[in-house]
Amino acid sequence: MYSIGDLSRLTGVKVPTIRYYEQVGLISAAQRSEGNQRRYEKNDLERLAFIRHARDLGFDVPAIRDLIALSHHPDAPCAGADRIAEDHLAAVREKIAKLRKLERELERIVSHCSGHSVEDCYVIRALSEHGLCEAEH
Amino acid sequence: MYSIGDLSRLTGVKVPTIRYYEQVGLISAAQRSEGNQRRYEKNDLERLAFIRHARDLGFDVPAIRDLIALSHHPDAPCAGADRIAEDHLAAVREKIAKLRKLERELERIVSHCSGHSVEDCYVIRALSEHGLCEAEH
DNA sequence: GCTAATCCCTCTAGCCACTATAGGTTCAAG
DNA sequence: CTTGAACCTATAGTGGCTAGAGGGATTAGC
Repeated sequence: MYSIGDLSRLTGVKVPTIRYYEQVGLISAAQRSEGNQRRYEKNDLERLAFIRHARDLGFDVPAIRDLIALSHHPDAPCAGADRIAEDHLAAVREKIAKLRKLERELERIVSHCSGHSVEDCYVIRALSEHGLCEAEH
Repeated sequence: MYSIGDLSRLTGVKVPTIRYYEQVGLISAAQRSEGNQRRYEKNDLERLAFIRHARDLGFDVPAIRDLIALSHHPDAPCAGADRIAEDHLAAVREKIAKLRKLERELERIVSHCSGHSVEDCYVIRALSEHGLCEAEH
């Protein structure tokens, strides 16, 4: 039997976050001690570690809910889980692409600034005059 | 004199967003018509375009406030604006680095999945057993 | 001058995944 | 038995908007 604090230390998930996961239904309501404190068992620990892991990989709460549901049906085809992971991967790649565009534009702006007064600062000018931009955004 | 809708069309910033910018102090409270509707002039238009542009580049509201303040002192040294842009560029690069790690890990998980039943699905297994991970996360 | 359509106003609540705070209760060690 | 840490619930806040309700203003056409 673990207290919520034990679970927190063992998984690296903060105590309020564990309660939050219970609230949004990622973990089921824990058993309680006589004094109404949460008491967990090993399978709760595993489930929380699973969630933590999925969150670290950037899956959102609905996706994790789906992954948990799938993991409870070991005989079901794997395509569902695969699909979720692939969709997420695609989203991550899109974010990277957008950030890279931003990076290039910012590099250009910063590198053009010759470092005198604000009057001819390229950073400020680039923001004021859209014509100085390389790409659409 | 522009109405808030005119300003919205001209800058591509949605009407509620313009009001939000006023609320958080990015633009000063506009003049009002007799019937209490906002009326803008050309310099308001320029300022909003500046803000839009900075948002597109991912600057957050406090950074934009600082950039606007700087842009009002044309004789001040440019270092402040430069600094803001460089800090932001660094933050963007960090985000990219994190997302790339994620991308690699997800690629590895997805590609290992041979596509049978959930029981031996690599996606689910990778989430359950941290030992299957390549990197720390 | 009237009417209808469109625009505009304020205020409040919702999004996501937490995090923080307040005010109170329980537990475990000494 | 006392103390202090850990626990409980409930509510509000984070950022940068967005959506909706319930009204008032403006404007184009007749």
